[in-house]
Amino acid sequence: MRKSKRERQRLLQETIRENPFVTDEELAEKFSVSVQTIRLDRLELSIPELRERIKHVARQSFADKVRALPLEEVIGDIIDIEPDASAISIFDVKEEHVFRRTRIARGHHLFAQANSLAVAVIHDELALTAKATIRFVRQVKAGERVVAKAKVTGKTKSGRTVVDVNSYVGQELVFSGTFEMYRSNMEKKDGDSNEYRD
Amino acid sequence: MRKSKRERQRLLQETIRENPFVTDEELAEKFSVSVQTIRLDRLELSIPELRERIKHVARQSFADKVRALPLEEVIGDIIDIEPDASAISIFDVKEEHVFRRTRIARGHHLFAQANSLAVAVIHDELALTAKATIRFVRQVKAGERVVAKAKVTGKTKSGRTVVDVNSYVGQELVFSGTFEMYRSNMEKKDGDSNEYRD
DNA sequence: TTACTTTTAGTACCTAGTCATAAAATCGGA
DNA sequence: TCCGATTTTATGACTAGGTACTAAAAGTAA
Repeated sequence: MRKSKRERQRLLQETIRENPFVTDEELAEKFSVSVQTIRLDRLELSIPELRERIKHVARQSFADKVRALPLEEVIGDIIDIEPDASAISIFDVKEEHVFRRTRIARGHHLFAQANSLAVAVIHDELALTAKATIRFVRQVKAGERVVAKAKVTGKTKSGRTVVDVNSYVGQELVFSGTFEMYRSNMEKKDGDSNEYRD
Repeated sequence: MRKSKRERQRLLQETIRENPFVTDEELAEKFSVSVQTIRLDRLELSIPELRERIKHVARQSFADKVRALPLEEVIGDIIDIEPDASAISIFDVKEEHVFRRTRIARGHHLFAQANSLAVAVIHDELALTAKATIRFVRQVKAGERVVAKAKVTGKTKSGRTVVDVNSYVGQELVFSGTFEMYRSNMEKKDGDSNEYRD
């Protein structure tokens, strides 16, 4: 059955959002209307043509790619970094990061921000978290901006680097953690458990 | 001065690699040759036309984005649960969960699996992680299946529930953590057959 | 000059559209 | 059921950024 205009336009938006590479012709076939109708729909919904959509997606990703490679894998945006000393990142808590019912941020996102910052601050080819002690000091809600501050504080006797990370919303401490990081270029060679290299 | 054919084609490749959004016309102007010459060059160098280049960039980034979205939600599948006692979940480590270079799983995914299992095992309206001590025992690689086992081990004097989570690949322990969970209804033991907190 | 490479020009055709106009089909209400 | 409005479809002219092909002009080396 052919849907109503409203319903078709709703589905059209959804379809294009899911697959921006779809042509008007394909959409026309999908909704059993003429190509002209699809074009009228796009006009009414202010959806740009295929090529413009593709260009937009490409431009975005190209801009992203220009960002430094190691920083790309960090959760949150690094705004300051002094290798092997300190680093700061910000992470905006959005709806997708919180429990639906309570709107409180899920712990692993705060952990991910802190952990990836601890990885980033270490100026080495390979950095992995060996151990961590973390404390969720207060709940973070959607809409809040979390500023994580990492500081390299020392080394364990086994040669691991210790990084302290404190995360704040405004002046308020919301998360704190101590990370023991394993790194590849340790001056002291220790018979650590099975490390994996490729 | 107009460069030799060889030199022009070398620069052409470089230019397009740096900016795939450049048209033949712009290139012709840049190298002071005709558009036809540029097209001949692309033909000889097997460089696709502008639209194909853009499409390629867009397709790549789109695939990445589709993979990145569920990354935020996937924290393992619960395969067994005994409320307020124990729970088991599995998590398949895929390419999107690992560091590209080393193919070692990023710590926050293992944490997320364990943490969300600790949340799930607590049979209450609200469960939040207050504190956690975790240990990454051995590195997990892409393709491996991580089985997390949570066990409620007791309570702190402040009334928090303590959950121990151990994660395995096969028989081998890869992650272990102790989670101190805050919960809303601490004394109440209602038979509320609630939904899973996502 | 001849022979060859390189460059330029021009044509027809393509896709996936744009914009504008007009006709046909469908729908809701009295 | 007819009327007017909305919605859909058709048509034509035009666009960018090409492909594919043919042909001629310009440059170069012997």
